[in-house]
Amino acid sequence: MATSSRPRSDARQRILDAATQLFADQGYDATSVNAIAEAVGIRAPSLLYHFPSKDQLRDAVLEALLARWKDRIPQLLLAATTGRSRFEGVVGEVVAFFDAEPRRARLILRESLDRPEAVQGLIAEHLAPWMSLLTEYIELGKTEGRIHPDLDPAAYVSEVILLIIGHFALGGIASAALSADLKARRDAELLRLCNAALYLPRPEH
Amino acid sequence: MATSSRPRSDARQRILDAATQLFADQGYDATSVNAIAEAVGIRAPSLLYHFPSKDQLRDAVLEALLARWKDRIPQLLLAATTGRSRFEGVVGEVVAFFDAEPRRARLILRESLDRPEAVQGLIAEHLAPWMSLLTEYIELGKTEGRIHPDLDPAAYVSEVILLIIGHFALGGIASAALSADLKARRDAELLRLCNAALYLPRPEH
DNA sequence: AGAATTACCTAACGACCGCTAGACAAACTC
DNA sequence: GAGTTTGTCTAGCGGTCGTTAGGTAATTCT
Repeated sequence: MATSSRPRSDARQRILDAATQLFADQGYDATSVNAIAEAVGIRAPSLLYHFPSKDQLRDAVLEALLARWKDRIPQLLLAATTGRSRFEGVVGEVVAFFDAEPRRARLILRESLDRPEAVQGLIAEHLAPWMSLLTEYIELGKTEGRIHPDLDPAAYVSEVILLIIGHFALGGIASAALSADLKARRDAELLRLCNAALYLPRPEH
Repeated sequence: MATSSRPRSDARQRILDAATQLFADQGYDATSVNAIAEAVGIRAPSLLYHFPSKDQLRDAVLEALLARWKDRIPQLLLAATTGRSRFEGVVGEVVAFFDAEPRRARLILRESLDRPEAVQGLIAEHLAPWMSLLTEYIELGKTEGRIHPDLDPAAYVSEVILLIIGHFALGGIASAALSADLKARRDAELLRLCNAALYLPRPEH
């Protein structure tokens, strides 16, 4: 039969994917283990063979989502040469990450509301290191006069991340208020806003 | 004994208050009717005497939260004389609204994730009118050269609202990344960011 | 004073929840 | 080829959920 013959448990990954989708769309409490199992094509007890409990599945989903950045960002920071391209590279990558799959933004938002401590812990583990790299670069830019002198780097970074996540998580709602070209206009304004609040106007060029 | 003797159903309001708190803190699905009733000091079936179902209680909670703005904002726009104070008055009021009770921001965020259509509808009903007033003022400021020429007013307003809600809903998480003075620094940076992205640098003064 | 209304109660129903126990088949190991 | 491991299944347990039915005081209306 079409049962266990996959390359060493791809079931686990399929469960993670389905759970990510459902948790993001409906929330943890509104999603039953049964619903996730059904999406994968198995029964609920079979799912619980791969993950000992619904709560630990939740942990695994969140962990898997944030773990991507642990490697990606440092790699991105090293690749960029100039400070400006360094910062814009990271912002672009973050934007692309959520733009490609807005459910990621919704999941993070939901988890941040449901269990702030857990999210906080994972942020400290995965994201804090390169966030301080970013603030250091911003601090440097301030001394060079390229950046608004009264800007608070750490606070700015956290606000921008918050804005990006909200932008993609709730894009549908905000777009409804606009008349046309909804998404493109909002995307452009997001980037413009972040840049205008960061850099001083170019002297000329 | 101390049963029905209140000034014509203050129970309804107490239920709304308790539900607002619990929905904001734990989410709709994680909050049982029983828990809300307990917070009010009655039994679950008694609660359902005032609201025909848990779902309609949810509607009432969201409606009550957004309805405040229907009257408040126009009044605010009329009170302010200059364009700049008009805009800053509204932003200040929105900030104060969520700062006074961050649960409001969390509730709106949760509802926006759970049922975007419902939120969208209420925004269209309660907020859209004065949001277009704001964009008109911004458009005017652009022709006068006070505002970034490449700014998209409607998109800017929606991004700023998103940012403010996220700021207060998830303030605790973001603050943990900062070292000290957490809240004050983030609050200041929020306002600076919004202003710097809106107004062109003052010519001098 | 009697009737109607309001606001609460207890009891309980059916549905669903997360999870466990235990059986069974396919696949690997030796 | 026997034994072990892996991954699935069915059956079911204890608990909670939202909601209904029906009863009962206190208040208000006539």
